[in-house]
Amino acid sequence: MEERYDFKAVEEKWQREWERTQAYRVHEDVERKKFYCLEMFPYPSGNLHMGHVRNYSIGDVLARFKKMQGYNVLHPMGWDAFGMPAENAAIQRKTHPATWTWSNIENMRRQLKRLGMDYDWTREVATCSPDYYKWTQWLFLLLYKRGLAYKGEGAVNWCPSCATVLANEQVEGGVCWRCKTPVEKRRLSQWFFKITEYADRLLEDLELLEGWPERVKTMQRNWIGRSEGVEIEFIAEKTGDKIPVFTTRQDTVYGVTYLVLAPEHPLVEKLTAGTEYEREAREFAAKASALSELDRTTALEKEGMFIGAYAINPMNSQRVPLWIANYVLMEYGTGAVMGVPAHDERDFEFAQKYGLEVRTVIRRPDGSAPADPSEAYTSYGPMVNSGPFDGLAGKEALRAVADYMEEKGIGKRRINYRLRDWLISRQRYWGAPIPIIYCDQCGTVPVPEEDLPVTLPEKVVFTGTGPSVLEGVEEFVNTTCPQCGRAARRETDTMDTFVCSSWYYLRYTSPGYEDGPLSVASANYWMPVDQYIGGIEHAVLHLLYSRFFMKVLNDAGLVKEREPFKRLLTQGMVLKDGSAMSKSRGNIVAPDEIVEKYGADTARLFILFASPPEKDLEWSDAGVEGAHRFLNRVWRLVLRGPVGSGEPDPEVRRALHLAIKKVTEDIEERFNFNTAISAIMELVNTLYRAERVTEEALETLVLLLAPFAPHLTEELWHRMGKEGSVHTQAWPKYDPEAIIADVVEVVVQVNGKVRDHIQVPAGATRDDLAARALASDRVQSFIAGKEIVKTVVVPDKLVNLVVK
RNA sequence: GCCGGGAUGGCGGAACUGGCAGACGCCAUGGACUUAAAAUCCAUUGGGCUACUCAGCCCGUGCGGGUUCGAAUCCCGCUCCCGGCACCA
Repeated sequence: MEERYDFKAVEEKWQREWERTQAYRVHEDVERKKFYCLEMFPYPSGNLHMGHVRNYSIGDVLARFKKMQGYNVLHPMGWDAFGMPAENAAIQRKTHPATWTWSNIENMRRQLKRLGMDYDWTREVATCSPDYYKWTQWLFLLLYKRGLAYKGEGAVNWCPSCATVLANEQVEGGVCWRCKTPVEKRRLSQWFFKITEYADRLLEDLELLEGWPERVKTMQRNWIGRSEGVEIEFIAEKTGDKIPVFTTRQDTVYGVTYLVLAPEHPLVEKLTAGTEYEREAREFAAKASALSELDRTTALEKEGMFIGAYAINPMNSQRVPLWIANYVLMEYGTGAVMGVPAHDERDFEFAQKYGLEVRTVIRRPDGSAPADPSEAYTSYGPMVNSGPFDGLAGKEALRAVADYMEEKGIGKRRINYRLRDWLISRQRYWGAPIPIIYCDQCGTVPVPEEDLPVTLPEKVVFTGTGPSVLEGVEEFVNTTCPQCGRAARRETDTMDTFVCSSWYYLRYTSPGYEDGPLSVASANYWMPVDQYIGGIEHAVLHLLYSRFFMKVLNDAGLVKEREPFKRLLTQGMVLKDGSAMSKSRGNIVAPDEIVEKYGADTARLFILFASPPEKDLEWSDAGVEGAHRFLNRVWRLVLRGPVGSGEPDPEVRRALHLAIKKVTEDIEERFNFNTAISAIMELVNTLYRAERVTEEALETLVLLLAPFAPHLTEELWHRMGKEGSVHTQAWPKYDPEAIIADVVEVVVQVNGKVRDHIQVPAGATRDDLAARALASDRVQSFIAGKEIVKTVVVPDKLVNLVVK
């Protein structure tokens, strides 16, 4: 009686064994080439979902593959454990965020172990553990010391549902990235990280990231939004105030017919003071700033008003009216723009609505320069009506005007970024406390390093209403000033969880290190992450913040690398019936259930086989069955043992070595696990059909499959009587001799249409091939009575006869 | 609106440098084994037409053109879908 593959017993057995032998522990070894394989660590929501399984299966295959190739592979796992849901759970279930989080971690760790991931669990980190957030706080202080952390007041994004502020990156289309609630604007004093100081480097170093998807780099480029231009100083007519205006189109400066200030622009108040416009302007500003971010993105109607004042264009001394309008943002550039309706769509729309003059100063390609155009012409062209600059065009015009302005002291070249500083304060309990103390005498005082961590008080009450929970905890708030010793108050805001996740990949390199956030030697050995794998949703958020942190730490001499992630793989979503799996849709397939029913190897194999990693994957129960069937097929094939005797069949040997080549290249160069698996399937089909199957063939099959199905292959390896773990064996190498075929099939075409297939010795000459093609009866029937005008020969592949 | 990515059988997908379109898997159908079923194994499986002995021809990779001996692949022009950004001056 043939023994069936008992996946349950086998998987449990080997998981126990790997744990017992500490099979996946990694140690630094400068003698060996390292490979750092990392998947984005999860938020411990309580249960793994299929997206996690996909993410971690991809990483696991790579890690195991690289290990077999002889690399010293760091493959760690941990928890992005601070965040809102824990507080919501605390309110709803009357539990403590820590209790909830730690029990979730425990469950998810169990689930990961059950999937057979080869993590070195001794390196596990959880960002909510004081051992970890002590160093998050330490890094905050590092940024503070380096002038990169500051408290500033400004209009900030407020999510009323999360009851906290958000960074710009965390507002998506006007709504909170997490809960989708429309975000409001509030003026608050908050902590920021000066990421803008690194804008140029974050942009430039994207060039170093050859292993990143172009799409992600484009998104980061757009987000940083560098634009080159000139800041021109207009002068307020009556008061003489300077009104700097940023433009990228200084070649249109002679076309300025008005100036627009942001409604909140500080000059508005001054210029309208005591005039008939004062009250209306104030009301207009109040209305504009009350707009939520969502309204801002949808309210397209441009509105504005004249504020009764004029400014002088420094280029031509022209007097232009001053307006305020809702489409000018105080946060970008100088909060004031020049109105050039002839050459800017927004200005044109605005000018049409309010009857402002449209003055053409750039000639169109057709040569026309209509006095009253019907639409804005926004491309480049020769300047007209522009005094000494007439005739200059494009880059040359931009340069000449900028030079002139700088020379005359009218304006200066400037580079503007769309990127804003990173707002990191959160009015939440479950986060890393910002290590700052406010003293009436000494002002803002950083907590001394030796006092870290500033730990979260455990005794807290979650009501679900009111301000930050920490504000109400007297024992936490009340402290003494580290400088003067007098009574002082602690900062009660905690840090954005993205701060915690901006450096975790470094902590893994020396997780128990007590003298700093990282051991410099360890970080320098392991960094950068050679392969990072995660969802595209972090294209800007986490991936930009982490790059920023890496650069700060590089400046501080803590790491020698400038970029944290050398290669990035963004995996697609796991869909069910065409849409993302979600609780509300009720189309969730739980990993635990699949593992229970088919085993971890099946789950992993299916998810890798169903689609290339970057594309979305449609879940299919039938597909899972197929993967399961295949594993059983391998089981039976290998246990059957070698077949026949004598010399190995060269065709089988060829198939074997072709499979090694294909699987190796697909994993290593293309991450096409689906085609790698299909190559293994083809090999299995070949071996089933073959009359002679060698021990070598079966052994190689098991090795090739090992990264994908770690439990099954480990069991087979031992049943074959082999020593040691299959996962510590050397990855098979193909023999280039073995894959050379003696005879190849060559396609014969007549006028590009396939008419015959001929068997010819490999390496036949062009003339020989052409002759053999002509010798074919079938081919003859197609060329009979016609003239051969051309013969195209692709050696070992194809002959094409062109006839007339 | 701008920037990216995509469209290939009933389905997921493959085709790496322009060279046999549809590998591999799923589904389906037929056969073998079995008292029967499951499991397993073998075979067929893009569409159409002519043959049904053995095959042969035509069409076919979102649409319309082009380059080429030859195009899923390159170029030009469109349609639709997905993602990102969106008054950024």
